[in-house]
Amino acid sequence: MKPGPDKQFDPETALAAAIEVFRERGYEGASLSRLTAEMGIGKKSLYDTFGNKRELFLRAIRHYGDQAVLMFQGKLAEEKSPMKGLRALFRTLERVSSEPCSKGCMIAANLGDFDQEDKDVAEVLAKLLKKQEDVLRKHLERAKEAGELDSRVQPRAAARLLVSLAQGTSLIGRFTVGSEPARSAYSEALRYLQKA
Amino acid sequence: MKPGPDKQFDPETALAAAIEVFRERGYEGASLSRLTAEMGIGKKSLYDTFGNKRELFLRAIRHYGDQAVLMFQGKLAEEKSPMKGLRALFRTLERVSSEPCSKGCMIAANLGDFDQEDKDVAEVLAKLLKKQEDVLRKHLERAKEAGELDSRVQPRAAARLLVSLAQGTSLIGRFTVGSEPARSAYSEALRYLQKA
DNA sequence: AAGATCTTTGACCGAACGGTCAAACTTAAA
DNA sequence: TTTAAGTTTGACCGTTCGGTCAAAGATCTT
Repeated sequence: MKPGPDKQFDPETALAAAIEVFRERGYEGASLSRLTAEMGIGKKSLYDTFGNKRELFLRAIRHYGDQAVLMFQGKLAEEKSPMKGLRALFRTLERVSSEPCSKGCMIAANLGDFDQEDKDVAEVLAKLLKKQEDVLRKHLERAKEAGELDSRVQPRAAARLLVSLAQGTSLIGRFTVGSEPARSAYSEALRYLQKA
Repeated sequence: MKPGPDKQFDPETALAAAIEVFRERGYEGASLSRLTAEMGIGKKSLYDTFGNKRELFLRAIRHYGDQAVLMFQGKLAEEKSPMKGLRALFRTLERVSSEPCSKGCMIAANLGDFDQEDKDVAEVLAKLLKKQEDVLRKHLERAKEAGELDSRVQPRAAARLLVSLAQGTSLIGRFTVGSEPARSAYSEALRYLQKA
């Protein structure tokens, strides 16, 4: 019914490699030759499997974004106390933003290469950022109900602030040496959210 | 002593046009043909005046960054009260991040296209971000002395948070429609800084 | 008007880009 | 073992990239 050999590579693994390239160099800086080299496949395989560079990017960022949201939820729920969950998430974000020679978040690294005119990409990016915002907002609402949050904090606004903060630290981390800048920004954020 | 015609274009004007292109498309997306078209000059003029694409970019981002720091200082000092100055700055940042089809901050738009390995660019970007941080930190210290700041706020950490926030909102603004997201993030930031 | 000096134009360069395709290869069914 | 379906390889496509240069044009001095 279906003769012929199987693929010699694992599409998931190849996609993961592509994500790394897009994260490090951004969409425009990720050339096909670099992509194929890092993914360990030929051009034809790439085009047969993923369509073209743009579609590969869309698959990559969707995959990465979904993973990121899952990571958010996982870290936030890691501990019983909502504020401890937030601390856990911040610690992770801090690490992503300041690992030695870290390239940070793949979303952040690619925001500068697109705009609204690129409807497909714009829609995906907007949806991913919105999802992160929603996850954070809901968590902050829970924290508020649990009485752990400073009562003046507005969950929706704070969630938006945090999403922007995460994108910002991730990009700035590319050019700072130590982990201090990211750490202090997140510790200040945590302090401000906490009940007095 | 020096015969021959003067330049037919104003280098400052041309540089301003280049800044717009880099801001909209990022370094990799800003092709020479687009640059020369927007700057209204030929390739030879560009290379005679600015060296090459990379040097043009360095001039552009230095110019833009210095302007940005001056704008920070101007807005912050616009009003007597430190907190009102901060509100004025936030209003401007909010506008930059959310004007219809705004391309946001030129620094933000280009962070994803570089990393530490690009020593020249990395140094310039790091210095510019540091300057913004310092301006904000000093202002927050003044606000604290004036008794307008929540006493728990740590000026250095808060300044770092704000710089990251500004970069983040500027990039996210490329993909959000209204001005609400940026507005609420900044209003939350302002509220958190204010004395209870 | 002539000549010197500068600028601009536009053709041109090799390299790299994203993308295609025929041919060789690998496998499974018959 | 043949054959049909699928995969991989690598050469190749036209375009655009960043960058150069000779020739033409413009302006000032003499």
